[in-house]
Amino acid sequence: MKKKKVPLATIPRLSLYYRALMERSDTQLISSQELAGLSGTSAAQVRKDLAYFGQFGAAGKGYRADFLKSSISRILGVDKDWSVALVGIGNLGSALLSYKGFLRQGFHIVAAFDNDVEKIGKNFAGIVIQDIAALEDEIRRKKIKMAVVTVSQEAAQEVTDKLVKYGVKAILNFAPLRPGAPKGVEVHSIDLSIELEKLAFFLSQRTKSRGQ
Amino acid sequence: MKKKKVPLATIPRLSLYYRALMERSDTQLISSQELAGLSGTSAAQVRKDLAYFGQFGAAGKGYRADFLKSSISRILGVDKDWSVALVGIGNLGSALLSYKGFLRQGFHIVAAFDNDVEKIGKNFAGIVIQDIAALEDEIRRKKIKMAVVTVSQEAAQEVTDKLVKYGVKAILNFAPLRPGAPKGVEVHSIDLSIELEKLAFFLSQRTKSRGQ
DNA sequence: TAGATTGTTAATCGATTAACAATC
DNA sequence: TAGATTGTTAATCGATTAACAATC
Repeated sequence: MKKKKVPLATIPRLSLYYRALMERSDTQLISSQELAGLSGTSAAQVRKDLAYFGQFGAAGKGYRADFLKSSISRILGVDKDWSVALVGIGNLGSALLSYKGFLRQGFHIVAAFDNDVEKIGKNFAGIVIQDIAALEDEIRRKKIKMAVVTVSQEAAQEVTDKLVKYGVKAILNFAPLRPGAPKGVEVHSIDLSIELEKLAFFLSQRTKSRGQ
Repeated sequence: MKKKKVPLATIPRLSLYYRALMERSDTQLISSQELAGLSGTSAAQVRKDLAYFGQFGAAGKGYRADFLKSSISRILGVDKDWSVALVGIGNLGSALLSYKGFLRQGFHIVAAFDNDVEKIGKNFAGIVIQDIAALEDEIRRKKIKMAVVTVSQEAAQEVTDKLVKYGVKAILNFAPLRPGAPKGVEVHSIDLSIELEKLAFFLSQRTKSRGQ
C-alpha cells in the first residue's frame, strides 16, 4: 500500500473542481482537459490531484460527473454537515452570521459568542449571541470541532487557546496575527491587511519597472 | 546587474516581518533569528527573503529596526497612501467599510458602490454609497488603482471587467469565483467557502487516519 | 582576538509539467 | 481498428534549508 503525500495546494484545487462539477449533469462525462479549463489549471494537474486519492476516470473517456462529484465531496468532507462556532460578533462576525453561502456547503453556525454585554442575548440572523463564558459548555455539549474567530488581535490568542482546550480541532482566524496552536489543531488565517499589502507590492513594482 | 526572481511566498512574509518590527524601538538591533521567531519562520528564510531586495544588515550585528522597517515599507509600497474603491455593499462590504484597520496601513476607501437603490445615497461609516453607474467617473477622476469587490458571484466578472476598463490594476475579490483579468492586472481572491472546505478536509483526514 | 551574524552559494525538498504506455 | 484520454513515471522548475566565507 503506497501513499504519496498530498501537496497542500491540491486541496483548494479540489474545491474548485467540485464547484465546476456542480454545473454538470450527473451522467455527463468530463475530461481532465475540460475540468482544467473550468478551474483555471492544467489537465495534467487535474489528473495528478485526483490520482492522490484513487482512480476516478476511464481511460479514453474521461470522468463521470456524478461519480467524481461525490468522490471529491467525500474527500473534502463536505458530504457531512459541520457545526461551526463563531467567536467575536463585530462588523465582520455579524456579516458572516448573516452570510447564507456557508449553509449551502454544509457549514452551520450553531453558536455565536461575544464578551460585549450590549450584544449578549441579542438575536443576530436567527442566532442568540452568548457570553464567551458559555464557550466551554456549548463546545463540549454540541461537540463542535470547527470555529471561526473574528475577535480583535489582542483577544485572538486567548480565544484560540480556549477553543483548543475545549476540543475544537480546526480554526479559521481573521485576526491579524498567527495564533499558536498545538500539533493536530489546524489554524488557517485570513489576513486582510496582508492581502492589501500584497496588492500594494504588485502596484509598486509595476510602477517601478515602468520607470516612473 | 543581477536580479533573481522573488518567490511569491516572500511577499506575505515581508508583511509579517514588518508587523514584528513595529513592536521594536527604532535603534534596536534585531537578528534574523529573532525576527524569524517573531514571525514563525526560520533565520535562513528571513535572510533569503531580504536578500532579494538588497543588503539591510550588518554581519556580526544584525538589522537596525528602523532601517529595516522603512526599507520593507518601501518594498511593500505601504510608505505611500492608497486610494481604494469598494464595490458591493452587502454584509461583508459594509463590514469592510466600517473596519478601521485598513486606514492604519495607509489604505483609504475613497469610494463605495452598489446597484441597490435602497442603499445608493446612504451614508455608511462616513462614505456615501454611489450608483455603480458612477464607477467610471469616480475611478478615473480619483485615479483609483486598487479595488475591493464584495458583490455576488453572478456580478463579479462584470464588475471586474469594468474596474479593469477604467484603470484599476489590483483587485481583492471576495466572490466565490476567480474572475479573469488581462495580464498586468493583479486579482487576488479570498474565498471563504474554500477556506472552510480546507478545514473540513483536515478534520476528515484526522478522523480517518485515527481509524474511526 | 573571539564570537556573532550577515549575505550568498550549494544541497535538498516539494510541487508542477511533460511524456507515454495502458486502456476504453 | 483509430482516436481519445486516463493514471503514472520521469523531467523540470521553484522554493526552502543548510553551510560557510566574509565581516563586524
